Order: sequence, then C-alpha cells, then structure tokens
Amino acid sequence: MTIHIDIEIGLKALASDKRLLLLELLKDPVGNFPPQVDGDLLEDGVCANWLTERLDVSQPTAARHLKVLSDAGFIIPTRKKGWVFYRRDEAAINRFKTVIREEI
Amino acid sequence: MTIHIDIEIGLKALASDKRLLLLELLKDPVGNFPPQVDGDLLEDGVCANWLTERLDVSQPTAARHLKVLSDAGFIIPTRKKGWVFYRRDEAAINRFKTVIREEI
DNA sequence: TAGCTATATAGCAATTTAGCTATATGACTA
DNA sequence: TAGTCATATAGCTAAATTGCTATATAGCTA
Repeated sequence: MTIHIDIEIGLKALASDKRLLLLELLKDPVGNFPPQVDGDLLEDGVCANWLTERLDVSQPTAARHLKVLSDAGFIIPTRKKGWVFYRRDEAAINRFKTVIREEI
Repeated sequence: MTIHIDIEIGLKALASDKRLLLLELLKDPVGNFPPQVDGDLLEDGVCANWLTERLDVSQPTAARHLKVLSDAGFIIPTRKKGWVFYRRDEAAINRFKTVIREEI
C-alpha cells in the first residue's frame, strides 16, 4: 500500500481488452491505418475517430478509454486542425514495465 | 483481442492494492512473518491466516483475494496439517513480466 | 461571425468487483 | 469417532466499471 498507488493506476488502466487493443493498434500506426492528411501517423499519432472505429464501441465510450490511457500516461494526445491524434508514450510505457519488473 | 485474453487475466489479478500487498509480503516471508511451526516459510509459504491479518479484511475476503492470485497462477497453495500456505510462483510471475514486456 | 464537425462530458442502466456475515467443508487431534 | 479449528463457499449490499444516448464544447472553415 505504498508504491502500489502508482502501480495500481497503471495496472487498472491496462486491464481492459479495449485498452490493450488501443495500445496494440498504436504500436504500428502505418501498418494499421491508412495515410493521414492533417496529422503525421508517426509524429502525431492516430486520429481518435479511426481508433474509435476499430474499437467497435460508441464514440463516447472510446473517448473514455482513451482518457483512461491518457490519464495513466501511456498515450499522448495532440490537437491539430480540430482533430485529436493519439500516440504511445514509449518512455512512460517503458518506465511502467521497469516498475512492474522490479516491484512485483 | 487475441493475445489479450491471457494478459488481461493477469493484469486484472494484479490491479488491486490488496493483491499487490499479498505479493509484496510473500516476497520476503522470513522478514515479514515470525517463524512457522507446521510449514516452512520458504518452501511451503506463508499461512493464509497470517496473510489475512496483514490484509486488514475479513477472512472470506482475504480468501477470495488469494484465490484470484492463485487462479491467475501467481501464487501456489500448499496444504499441510489443516493449514494452507501460500508462496509466490516466481517462474509464472517472470513469464508474465516477459509477456508484459513483449506485448504491451 | 456562423455554421459545422470532432471530441468531450453528463447522466443513466447493466455488469463486475469487493466487502461483509453466516455457514459449509475438510482435515487434524484427542 | 467427535470435536475443533482453518479455510472455502453462499449469498447479500455497496461501490466501481463499462456501455449507451443525449448534449455540450471547442476549434476549423467559409
């Protein structure tokens, strides 16, 4: 009940098939999505709209999943021309993996 | 939604402060608990009773937390003289860490 | 500025999870 | 074998999570 506070937030954020799918899709934006006009697939990330389609849930539900991952620090939103693009925060993900490896 | 099935079970099992505490306590049985009579702290693990006390929940609630971790394969129960002792399954835990590292 | 479109929030129903008390099971021990 | 003690299960309530529809917000674009 000490270090656990941070670790638990990350674990809860990941413990969902929808959110695991999001992170998986974001691993290879170019392979998983068609070219984007207003944001670079790699630098900015993938349009929330497209991620929503892949999740097979309503737009608000997908938005909340994205927010959970974002709040946990695993993905980074970038606003551009009225769109929001999401990409993985590999550094944060790696930090989390290290904590898992060392603390569990 | 493919590999995720196994990974999700593990993540859900870990995403709880009580269960994280259990795993932490079991990391150092000798340091965390007094000597045991009927089971060896290291070979057999820690008596469910003592773990329950440390968890600060009722006996049935602790039993269920232990079952979740046990079902997920993270801890191993050993019955002896009417007691049940629990120890970490380090191999299983390491396998899980590897999956996390490679798949997330 | 006005309207449009993408995304976020509000608020509700259904499901899952976590806690409890009461009780059943199961296995030592006397 | 009977009794006792440790642990597991049953069954309930409260809280958290996930999904939805409806609506608000925010920021382009014309």
